[in-house]
Amino acid sequence: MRLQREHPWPATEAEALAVQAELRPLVRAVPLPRPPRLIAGLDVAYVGAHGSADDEVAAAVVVLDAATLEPVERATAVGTAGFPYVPGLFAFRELPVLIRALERLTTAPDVLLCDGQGLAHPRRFGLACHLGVLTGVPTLGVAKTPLLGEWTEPGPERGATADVRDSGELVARVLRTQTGVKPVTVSVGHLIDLDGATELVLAAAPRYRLPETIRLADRLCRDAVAAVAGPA
DNA sequence: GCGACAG
DNA sequence: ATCTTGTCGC
Repeated sequence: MRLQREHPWPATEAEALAVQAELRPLVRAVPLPRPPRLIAGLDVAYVGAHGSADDEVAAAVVVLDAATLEPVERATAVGTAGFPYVPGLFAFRELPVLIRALERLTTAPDVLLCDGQGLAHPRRFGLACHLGVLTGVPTLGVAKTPLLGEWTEPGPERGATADVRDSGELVARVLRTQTGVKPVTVSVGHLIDLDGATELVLAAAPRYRLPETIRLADRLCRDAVAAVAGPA
């Protein structure tokens, strides 16, 4: 798949903030146009985890049949982060290599499940929003740990949720995907609404805490890192 | 000012 | 994110 929008890549934090401010107004939290048939999970693994701009990274995308959760296509890409780890500017680190992996896909996923936040972000423009705007494809964020907001503990059962608010604004939902596990944080990326995003994540996580999309993408990019680091 | 801070 | 052994539980 190809990008809908060109993107000059920032070299400094100030430039990155300007990019976010420019693209932020384009985000649309609206219901999915139709039930998704293909869903994709994306993830990035690091070779040495330093948090610096020259970290080597590997990205993976796995496309699944939404009904069976069976993988139908996968793609990877390796490269350099190109930006230091700064909470709130996380996307500038992972998006370049993720986009290169997406460009190697021959199928067109209906939704992209991102590892991280969407609107649950200090400037309401997390990685999932950013990728949605650049691709024009519906996106949502699934985060293992929250970045901000207040909420009450959801019930103990699978499917229990609680709204996450930041300064009174509804920015995400915590969702318990399995009975007895720590909830994940789900937020809108682009072209989907919070109800739809929550429903989709729950359906994609029938057995484990994280959706199958993320689990498979995680494994794939770790394998890619291993292949780069030590084929021995 | 201090601490916290997606991956 | 990544560095890492054993251990509790289904």
